[in-house]
Amino acid sequence: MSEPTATAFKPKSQFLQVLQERGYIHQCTDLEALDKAASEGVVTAYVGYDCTADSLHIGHLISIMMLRWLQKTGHRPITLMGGGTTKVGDPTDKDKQRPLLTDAQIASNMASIQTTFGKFLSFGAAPTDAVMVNNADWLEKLGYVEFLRDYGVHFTINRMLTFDSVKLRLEREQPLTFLEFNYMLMQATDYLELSRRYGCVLQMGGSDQWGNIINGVELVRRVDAKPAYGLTTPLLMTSSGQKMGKSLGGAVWLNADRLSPYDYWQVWRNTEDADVGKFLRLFTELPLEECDRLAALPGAQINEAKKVLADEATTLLHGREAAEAARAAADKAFEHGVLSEDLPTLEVDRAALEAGIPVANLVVDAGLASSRSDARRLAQGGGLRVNNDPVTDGAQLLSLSDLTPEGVIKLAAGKKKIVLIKPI
RNA sequence: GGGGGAAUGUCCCGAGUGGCAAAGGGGGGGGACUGUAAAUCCCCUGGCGUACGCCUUCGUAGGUUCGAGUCCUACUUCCCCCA
Repeated sequence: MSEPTATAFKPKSQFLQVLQERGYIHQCTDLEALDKAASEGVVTAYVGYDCTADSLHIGHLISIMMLRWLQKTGHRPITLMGGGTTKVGDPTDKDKQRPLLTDAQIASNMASIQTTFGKFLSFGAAPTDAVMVNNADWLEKLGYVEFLRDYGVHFTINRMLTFDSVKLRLEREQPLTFLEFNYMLMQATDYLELSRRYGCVLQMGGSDQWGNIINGVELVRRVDAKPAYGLTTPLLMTSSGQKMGKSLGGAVWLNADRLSPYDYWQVWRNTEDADVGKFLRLFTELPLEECDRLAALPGAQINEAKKVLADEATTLLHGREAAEAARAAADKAFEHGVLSEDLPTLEVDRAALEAGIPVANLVVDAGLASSRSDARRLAQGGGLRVNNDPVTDGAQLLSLSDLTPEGVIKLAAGKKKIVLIKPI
């Protein structure tokens, strides 16, 4: 088991070439062997996703892009939904045990998440068509004794205690239940199951999943003596050291009903200068030379590169049309100070507005503040604007007379978050 | 099994003599400066109310007290020592 840093190695397979050139590879159990497999035939690889929320977020995107490249270079991607493992909960990076979700919640989350994959991968029955599976299908059938005898024998407590997910919890003196302790075994059996069902030889994931992935690789090798590889991506951090995945007041969701295409576009538009090249390579499919050229634009010109990044990334998720609308709306709002229909909009009852609604209420309803107190503080801090005029009193009433000629009220929290209020 | 310690602002770390909405960080939000960037500086960061104010918070549940994060009892979880 080695952990090469993937810089010296020159892959022959198109798949690994792309991954390496574009910066997707952090660690791999055996790059050379995997490269050989990928150049000799169709490789089946999978990534597992939790069903703890009803939408994936930007942190998942890097692995989705890898699956996309996998498919584009002639291989078969599997998206594994953690219908079974979600019931246990991955202890990685968590201090406290998560509340257990009900079957209904998990099923509904899963259905909602699945729509995202369809945008990046093509599913079907052809050799390189993507496959979607749910690990509840096999995990729930396992009997306890059978599970212990078939899989439990291959794991030592000594080894499990050395994994970061476990070690961290213990070091921080947080409880780790036996239930959660079993998560890594369950994830390992996923790999074995996929190896048997689909001849899957590769599991990919974020670097925090390295320990879990290794377990699966070893299990497949020990039990079935089949080839199994693991590959992880670097943890996404912005150049200034922040976790990528939060921006403009919350998680960056991939489902449009959680985060509008406009806001999604904004997330990319607000990329730090130093990250532009990296993000272009990871989250767009532009040729490398173009990524490098854009990232090298001097001074304020780099903003053009950010727009391209935003266009391309948004197109992949929401389509070209939505991306262009987002760009046009942003262009009007930021560069010409003009309103656009495509800005996020909150519809309110015309009669209620006629009677007058406190700004603070609208700010909360529009999702620009978490509570009325929060909204009031925003106003007091000078961050709240109505139709471009600062409003410092959260109690101020807005009514029909505040409508612009376009028939809306423009509500802005800070310089970047804008919501239109529209009476209906 | 016996003994000693610990759990704090529902993001994290972390002070806290019985009068505390509770120090200080980090993170997050806003403002200034810029290029919708970074760095820097300033402000805010439990909820409700226009407001003197009211309500809810310090592992859980009770108790003592005019008053409890702070004292007592039981329970839960974690750490340490002895067996």
